[in-house]
Amino acid sequence: MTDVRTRFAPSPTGFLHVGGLRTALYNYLLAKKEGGTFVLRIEDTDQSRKVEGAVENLVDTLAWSGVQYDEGPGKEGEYGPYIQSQRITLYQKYAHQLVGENKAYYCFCTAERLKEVRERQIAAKLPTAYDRHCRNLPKSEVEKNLKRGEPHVIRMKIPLEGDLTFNDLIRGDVTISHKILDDQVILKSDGYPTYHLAVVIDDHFMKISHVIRGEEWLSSTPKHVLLFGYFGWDVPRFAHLPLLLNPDKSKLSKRQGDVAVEEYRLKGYLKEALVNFVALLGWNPGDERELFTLEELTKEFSLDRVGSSGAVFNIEKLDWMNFEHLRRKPVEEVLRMLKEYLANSDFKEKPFTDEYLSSVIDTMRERMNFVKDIVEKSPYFFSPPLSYEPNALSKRWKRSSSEHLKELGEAFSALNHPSTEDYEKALHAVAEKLNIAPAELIHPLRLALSGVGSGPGLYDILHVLGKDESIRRIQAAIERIP
RNA sequence: GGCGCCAUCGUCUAACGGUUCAGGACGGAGCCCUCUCAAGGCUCAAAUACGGGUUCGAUUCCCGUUGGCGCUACCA
Repeated sequence: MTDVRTRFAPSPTGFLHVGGLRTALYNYLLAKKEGGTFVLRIEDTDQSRKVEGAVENLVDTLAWSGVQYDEGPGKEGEYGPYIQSQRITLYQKYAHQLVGENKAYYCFCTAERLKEVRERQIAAKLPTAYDRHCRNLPKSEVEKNLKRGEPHVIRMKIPLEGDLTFNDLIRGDVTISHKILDDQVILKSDGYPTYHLAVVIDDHFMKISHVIRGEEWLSSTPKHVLLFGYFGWDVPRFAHLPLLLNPDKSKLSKRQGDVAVEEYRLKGYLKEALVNFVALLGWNPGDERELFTLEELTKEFSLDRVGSSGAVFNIEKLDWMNFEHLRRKPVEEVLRMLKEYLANSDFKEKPFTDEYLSSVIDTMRERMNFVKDIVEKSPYFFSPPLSYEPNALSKRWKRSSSEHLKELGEAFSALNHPSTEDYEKALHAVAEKLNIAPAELIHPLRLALSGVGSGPGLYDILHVLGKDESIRRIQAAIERIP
């Protein structure tokens, strides 16, 4: 078998779509699994849709995700350039070659005429397609129009009879009748190719072995197969991926939530979680494992375990995966992310030691879905409470609490470098002395320390905060709470 | 409208004709643990779209219906 070469070929619309990430991932996974090459190619043949900085953004976001390409913009290989707008003459040459071989033809129809034809077809309830007006134009007329500089496109000739079958690795054989195929424009009047021409030429010259792309391309694949045949080139293998859907099952769109990978990145999702999540949208390992690293995916991936029906992008499961990946991260890495978050927060002026922050991370491990939760769910680790949650106060703070806490504070003062166990022992001793249940101390103390009624274990909070700070907060609470 | 693709719990999915009263996960409900909140453990509710075939036997194969989606541009 020849070398596996796959490609991700997005058009630079300004951001990387999560569906695009999955397509890129599957291409990457197959290439890596087979020891092949993964290519990034930019399909920017539509001049009207140019977006400034879109390529850089795409490359950046892809790099963030960890789905690294071997050849592409900035990583020139043997088969570049990898940006289609830099390959225009290639496409033009082959489009004209096809005209010379009578497999394509010049078309001088105006946009107005095309529109008219279409409207007439719609009115007559006929399928809309080009009426092939220019397909058999006399040579003399073509020459005359060309000489006059009439605007024109090049259309491919579709056989008038018969049908075409191609194999899709995910869907099996797909057959379509030539009759319903349009004489597709392959070279536009501005000299740029359409997708259909460019994709065939590039996949051929870049020696792509597997075309893995979204299902929206399934219908136009017969045209591509025809073109490969016209050029006398081998047809690559195709695998058309099921679409990613909105909760209402329509094609995943911006209207119903975030579709840009960048948005998820900004919201604090881990690349590990996002990659793991999209990998499982349409693929599964065949057993009950769900949590994978990119390396593990590379080992396990196989196209024949890719399903064929669309998958709803379910944020709740993504959140769970983020939690799972986050809790598996080494403290040092979470620490790095936490510091980055703090640097942009209200606490940026406060000097926290790595040791302190690491202990906060340890106590918050099971309680955070995102790194930002460490701060948002437990701000009391970063500054003393300024107020006390009213509900918890009325439920947990008794008339005698001030007196009890005073006693506790004194007991804590006597402690020397206390461990979590030391705090626990001291608290139980005080409870016994006062002849009350430990809970009578625990809840008010939690309020005094954190200002809220829920959070990590009390002794952990004490230990993280340290003796001095804990005592300060106890005193502050006694003064402030009646 | 035409053509194509798809169809298992709310969602992601497993079951490659028969160890299946259809398994797992997310989410939901409940219980346990417990100083609270989580985490964890246990339990529960929840699906083969419908109708025909083929077969000793269909979630699985075939046909039809229905539904969803995609394509139907000088956009990709």
